[in-house]
Amino acid sequence: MSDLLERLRGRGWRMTSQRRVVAEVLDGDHVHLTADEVHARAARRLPEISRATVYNTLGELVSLGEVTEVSTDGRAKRYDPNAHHPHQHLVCSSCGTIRDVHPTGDPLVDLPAEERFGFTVSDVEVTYRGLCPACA
Amino acid sequence: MSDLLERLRGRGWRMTSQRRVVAEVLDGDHVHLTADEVHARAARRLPEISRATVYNTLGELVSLGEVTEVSTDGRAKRYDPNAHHPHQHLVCSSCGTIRDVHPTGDPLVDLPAEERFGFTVSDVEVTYRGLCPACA
DNA sequence: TCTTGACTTGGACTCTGTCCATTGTAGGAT
DNA sequence: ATCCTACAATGGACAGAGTCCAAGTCAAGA
Ligand SMILES: [Mn+2]
Ligand SMILES: [Mn+2]
Ligand SMILES: [Zn+2]
Ligand SMILES: [Zn+2]
Repeated sequence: MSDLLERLRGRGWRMTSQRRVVAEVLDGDHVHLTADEVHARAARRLPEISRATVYNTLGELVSLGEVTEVSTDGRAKRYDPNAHHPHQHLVCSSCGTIRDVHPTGDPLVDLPAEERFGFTVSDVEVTYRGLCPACA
Repeated sequence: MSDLLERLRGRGWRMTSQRRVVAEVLDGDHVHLTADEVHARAARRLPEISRATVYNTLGELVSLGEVTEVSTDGRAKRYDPNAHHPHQHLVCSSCGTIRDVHPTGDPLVDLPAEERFGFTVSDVEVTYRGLCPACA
């Protein structure tokens, strides 16, 4: 994730302690934190960081394509730093755990032309649901 | 949709004017209304119906499997009366229009065992995104 | 070091949804 | 036809997630 900070500097971002700590929190595999979770972890390192700044920074990271928004339930959006490795999600219906998964094939080709209603289809999201080992 | 009312009566539902009008609003193809949209349309026929009743009724219809909840954006959930015909969704990224689509194949088989992390996978949702003809 | 526009802050506000005490009524019993 | 009551409807308070804004702060170039 350290090269994320490099890329952001290269894009003309003013580097602040708030942005740095948000970027640091968003590091690792299978990381899908809500904005409030990001805020809580960021606040452990930088106690006075505001919710507004966390929302602003996450929104900017999404616009830059560095982070992906994931809405697997109807609740808070989650922020996924694994944006440069296309993948799908497997969600436990009981505890909410989210894992990154890589299905075979391209789901786009499963949508025939006569089912496209003239749309220009550019993306597809797949969410698998089930029970994780701990909940089963 | 009229047999929906029959099925509900058969399940012991007390038939009220509020439930009737909510069921009537949820009729047709490619219908994906938010709770507030359902409330607005129901209120055209039954002006004093409350938001709480609409939420209660929609929740009951979902529990009974008569209606499906769809969250295509991070905003309000949408309620889909087409619950007895499994399908996926094609969403316009610009105007939010939603169409029902029927991809070929079973997306479940595209998730290999070694990508299941021991989960018991029971369901899969696919959301295609793109631009509708009007927005393109 | 100075300057300035970009960034941060906290709080008010909106939107979506839930909860609950009170009031109303569908539909079976008489 | 009327009564009874358990189930349903109501509206308002409340909660969670997110946006907006005016005022204050500061990163970084001159
Ligand atoms: Mn992910
Ligand atoms: Mn649908
Ligand atoms: Zn689980
Ligand atoms: Zn459109």
